[in-house]
This record gives sequence, C-alpha cells and structure tokens, in this order.
Amino acid sequence: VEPRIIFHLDMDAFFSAVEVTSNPGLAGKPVIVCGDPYRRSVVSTASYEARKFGLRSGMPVGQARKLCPDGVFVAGNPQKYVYTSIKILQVLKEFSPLVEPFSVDEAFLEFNNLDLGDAVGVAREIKARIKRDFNLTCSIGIGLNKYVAKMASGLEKPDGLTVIMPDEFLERFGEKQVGELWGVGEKTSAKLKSLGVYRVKDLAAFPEKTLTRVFGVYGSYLKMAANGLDNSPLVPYYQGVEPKSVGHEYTLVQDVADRRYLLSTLLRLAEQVGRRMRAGGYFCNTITVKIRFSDFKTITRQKKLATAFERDDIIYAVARNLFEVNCGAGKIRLIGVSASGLVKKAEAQGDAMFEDDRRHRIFVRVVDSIRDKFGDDSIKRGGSMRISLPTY
DNA sequence: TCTGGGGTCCTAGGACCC
DNA sequence: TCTGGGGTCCTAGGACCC
Repeated sequence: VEPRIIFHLDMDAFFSAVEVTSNPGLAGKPVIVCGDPYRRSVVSTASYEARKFGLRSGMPVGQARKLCPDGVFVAGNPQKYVYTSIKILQVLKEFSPLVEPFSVDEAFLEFNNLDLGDAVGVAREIKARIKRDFNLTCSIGIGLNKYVAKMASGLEKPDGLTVIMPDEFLERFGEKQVGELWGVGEKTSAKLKSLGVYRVKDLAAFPEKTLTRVFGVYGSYLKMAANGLDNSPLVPYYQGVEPKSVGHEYTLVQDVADRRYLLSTLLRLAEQVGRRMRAGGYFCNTITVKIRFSDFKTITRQKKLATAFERDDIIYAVARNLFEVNCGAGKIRLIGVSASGLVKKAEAQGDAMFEDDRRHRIFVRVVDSIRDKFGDDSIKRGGSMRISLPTY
C-alpha cells in the first residue's frame, strides 16, 4: 500500500500575476500590489521583477517606491483574487477530492494509492492546467506530510516542482537558518540563537526537554518541524472550518484625536462585523476593541456578555463602551472591532436576546442586501456619517 | 521608509468558588 | 489569623502566518 502523498500548491506572486493577466501590458514589469496608495499601506505582493529591487510583502509602500521608483503600484482587488482562487480550486478538485484551501493562494492536496513517480507527473499536469486555463504559474511541493510539502514548495519558486522524501528533509534544510522553518518567526529565531541553535540541523538534534521548558507545548512542535515530522490531517474543503472570530480594523488616513470622528469609524466597523456575522449565520458573545495609538502602542480590550447576539446596535454599544473607557485623550492611529465566541444561529435560538423585535431584523436585512450590491458606503446611518477632519 | 488587514493558537495572571 | 490548594472562567498580550 502506498502511503498518502501530500502536495502543497503555492501560486507565484499571486496578486501581481492576476493583475498582469487582466492587463497584459504589465507583463515583465515590476508590479506591486498594495493597499490604497493614498493611504498608509504596505506591499501585499511584489512580482518577481520587483523582488529584484528588494521589495517584499509587508514593506511600507513609501520604502518600496524608494527602492523601485519605476514600479507599477496597483491597489489590490481582493474580489478578483478570491474569484480566481475559487476557479483554481475547482480545477484542483478534478485531480483529487481531498483539497484543503489554505489561503487565497495556497492549497494542500492529498493522494492515496499514488506512486511517487506518478506524483511528479500529476504535479506537472496540474501546473500545465493552471498555466493553460489561467495563464498563471505555481510552485508545487510534494512530501509525505503537510509540513514537508509546504516547505518543499518554497524551494524552487517560481514555477517550481520539488519532491522531498522523509530521509531527504535534513539534507535539504539542515544547513539553513531556523528562521526558514514554517512557524519559526523572528522572536523564536532569536530565542533559539540564545540557546546556541542557529541551523535547522541544530534544532533537529536539540534535546526536546529543554525546548519544552523554554517554549511550552510549542517546543515539541519545533523539534518535529526541524525533522520534517507532522501528523496533522488534511481538512478537505467540503468539511470547511468554522471561523472563531470575525473582525475588521482600520488604520486612519492620519492619526486622529477627534472622539466624534473616531466613534463614527467605530460604528462603521461594528456594522461591518455585524453584517459578516449575519451573512455567515453567526451570533457572538464577545466583542474586542483594538486601539493603536500614535506611538504604535496597541491595546485590546474585550467584553464577554452572558448571551449571544448579532445586532449592530449591541455590537456598537459594547465596542463604544470599551473604546471610551480605554481611548485616552491622545491621537489614535487604528481602531478595530472583532466578534468572537461565535455560535451558529440555530444554536443561539432560545437565547434571551434572540427574542428581539422582527422589525429591526428586517430593516437590517434590507441594509445588508443593499451593501452587498453597492458596497459599505452606499448606505449610512446618521451616526456613521463622515465628519470632516480638522485641517492639519 | 514609517510601519495593512485578516486570522489562529498559546500563555499568564487575576477573580472567583469550593 | 497573615494565609491552602484545586479548578474554571475571563482578559490581555504575544507570536506567527498569509
């Protein structure tokens, strides 16, 4: 019996590549997809041409412009990427029913009864189909578990195809820095360095007891990761995963001290959160407000209620109270509202707050449907009308 | 160069109860 | 009188990922 084989498929510079397909004149140019260029934003995706200039995801757009003055900076179109992503998933399902969408540009596939030699052929077919149908390239990593497949897909980007057998993991990654491992970020790298662990092979051989003492449950995960071990199951798309939270946050165009303006923004965020919950059929019992001050210090404050709710006015009332108690008097850079403790609508039945008035619900449904068609800004309630910023 | 937005999971401390 | 032990729930923050 052949063991299960896992593919990890990673679209190459996905957002930039999609922009090029809808505007072929951009082909071969440094294309940078970012947030609204008129607001404070960062690079979402830089094409490989742009990466030659040192551009990376997460880099502030100002810095990116300096490094790459001739770059084409495009405001992202999330809907377009989601649409393309779904189309690609449909193609992947033709190759295996066991597809786990991992993000908008990544997916895992599982194959059973597939010979390893044949796996490479299947991967080539997938790459050819995606090239033919979408004019996009991807990189595929193949291994016996998700972790190895994920690490493999990054080795030969772009347009890569990499197989890693269990006994090959340390050959391929042993000499690399621990920060190259999926799940090992800046802080963990630094902590590991202080333990004398620099390379993946050092971590692979490090005593697990020490790791567990320093990192808690994460310690044994680290040791396994460094050895290419992973027994996490693939979760097929049709099983889905229930979200744990729904939130929105917004970095203001400029830091703002005007409390009326901030509250109107908070209301908009509360309404967006409510709308997403209703669209998914969820109730929540906890609201979290996030505040980032001018100095980038960031706090979160949350409140759990005894009952589940989804009404905008309740979300806003809770958020507003948390905000007013914690906002201080200075300028604020970002505010966010998030709902957690989610339960499906059916499970929330019988809750006291569920018995609220029908008219309110109908009103909200109408507003939601208009916003679905025409965008969040098409309808506003009085309190969320923009109040013009004072001149700076 | 001035630092997005959407998430998940884990930890630690305090409140509270028995 | 000057100090327990166990357990659960809630809250805040940190780390990481795409």
